Amino acid sequence: MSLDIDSALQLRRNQSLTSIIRHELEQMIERGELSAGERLNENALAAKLGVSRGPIREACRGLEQSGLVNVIVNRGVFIRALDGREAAELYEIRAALYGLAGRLLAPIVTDQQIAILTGYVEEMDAAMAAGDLNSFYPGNLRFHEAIVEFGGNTRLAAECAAIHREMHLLRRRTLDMPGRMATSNDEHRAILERIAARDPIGAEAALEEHVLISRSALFGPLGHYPDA
Amino acid sequence: MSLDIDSALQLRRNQSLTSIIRHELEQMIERGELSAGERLNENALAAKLGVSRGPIREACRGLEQSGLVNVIVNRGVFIRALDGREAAELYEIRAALYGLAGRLLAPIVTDQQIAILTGYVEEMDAAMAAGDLNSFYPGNLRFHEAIVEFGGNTRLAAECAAIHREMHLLRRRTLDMPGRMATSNDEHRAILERIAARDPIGAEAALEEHVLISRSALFGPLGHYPDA
DNA sequence: CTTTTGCTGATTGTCAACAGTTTAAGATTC
DNA sequence: GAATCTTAAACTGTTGACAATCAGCAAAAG
Repeated sequence: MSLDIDSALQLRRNQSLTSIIRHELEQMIERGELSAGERLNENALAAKLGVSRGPIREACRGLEQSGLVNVIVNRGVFIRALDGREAAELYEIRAALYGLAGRLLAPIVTDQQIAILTGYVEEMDAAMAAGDLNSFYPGNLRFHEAIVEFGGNTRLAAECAAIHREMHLLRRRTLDMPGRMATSNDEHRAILERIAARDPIGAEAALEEHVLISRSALFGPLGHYPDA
Repeated sequence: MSLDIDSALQLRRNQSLTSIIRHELEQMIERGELSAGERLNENALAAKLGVSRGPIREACRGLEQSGLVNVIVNRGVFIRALDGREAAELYEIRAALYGLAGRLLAPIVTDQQIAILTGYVEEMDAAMAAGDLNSFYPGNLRFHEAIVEFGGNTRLAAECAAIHREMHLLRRRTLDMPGRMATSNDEHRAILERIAARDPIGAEAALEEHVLISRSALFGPLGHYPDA
């Protein structure tokens, strides 16, 4: 019984209102409840969450630094809108980071980790066969998360997660296109195969290519920036 | 005359106390006036800067998100200390990002940009000949900054700058070792040569190697983590 | 009719005060 | 003398209030 109390206290102990609110706002952005360009009203948010404006302002300063919102002095904080150029830039960085993750993982991957990754790919196969995008997406997410985590560079994992969060500022999602599911999972299989072969260079190349193909699916084959 | 007024207004227009304080704290960390592990006293800082605690707390939440400080609930904000593992992780990421920058720049570099980069290398040569570390360091900084900026990915440039700021949390600096200056500039010359040859792969490799050699100079030839 | 000027309400920036927690020093016990 | 308990000072978390700024609209000037 005291477990609940303890865990609640533990939660309260290293989470201030600020961090709770920041996390809540991050999730609202991830779920698309806050759309790009929208303005956050401090008073309204404070009233809605039952807190004062102080913690909300602090949370917004954190979000600003992680690129999720834009703060304009005396005008407020706005959910950041990624234009085509910024999105393309982010994809380039993401490709390099995932490539690094694959290169790090390949030499040290364990058989158990390979099994886990294989499981994710098979999950995605099943989702694909059922045409179920809603269960494909989380599998896809966990597959990529696992690769960067197994790679052992915890900071890299955090950085990839941050970029992933920022990607939600894009309205169109690559995977929204049903046709992309099949080819995407083919690429996953290729990535997995190179990792299982303990081939750092091959894994790096496969992951970079995978991300850049995603970008192409969004921007067209040239990876060109739609709006300057 | 109105130029001064305009620029002053412009300054005041997009700089709140929070952003000014954050910038000031970043610079204090960069200059080493705040050393790793040290605690920031909100009251003392507020008194010293002549503001209230609100803007200071907001600035600290920004610094927290960019990894420069560590916030512990009810205990305060502490200048973050990079242990060996975290530093090594950061070097790995940095190597990948600079490699990307070089790969991006090589195909599009202009003759004028090559001239600028050459100028930096020659500046560093002069500083080296004079044994003047204090003028070698800024040249080194500008050389790397220029490469990521000329590469055209502004977000990548911002990310590299953020990582560079975070590196100042390390006490020992690679370039502190005088013997490293000469070899370091040899590497710069190799990087420049590959960029001038419009060779993306070569430039990427040269930049990655340069960063990883810096890491070795810090951690020993194996790039191994001194403290777990 | 268009442009400018002057309000009004809403919203943000900043501050000072209060409540709860941590820290550290002093008192007490063994 | 060492360890533990007590207590007060210091500090952080949070709040509500005040000042400054901005957006929108109506009235006046051209």
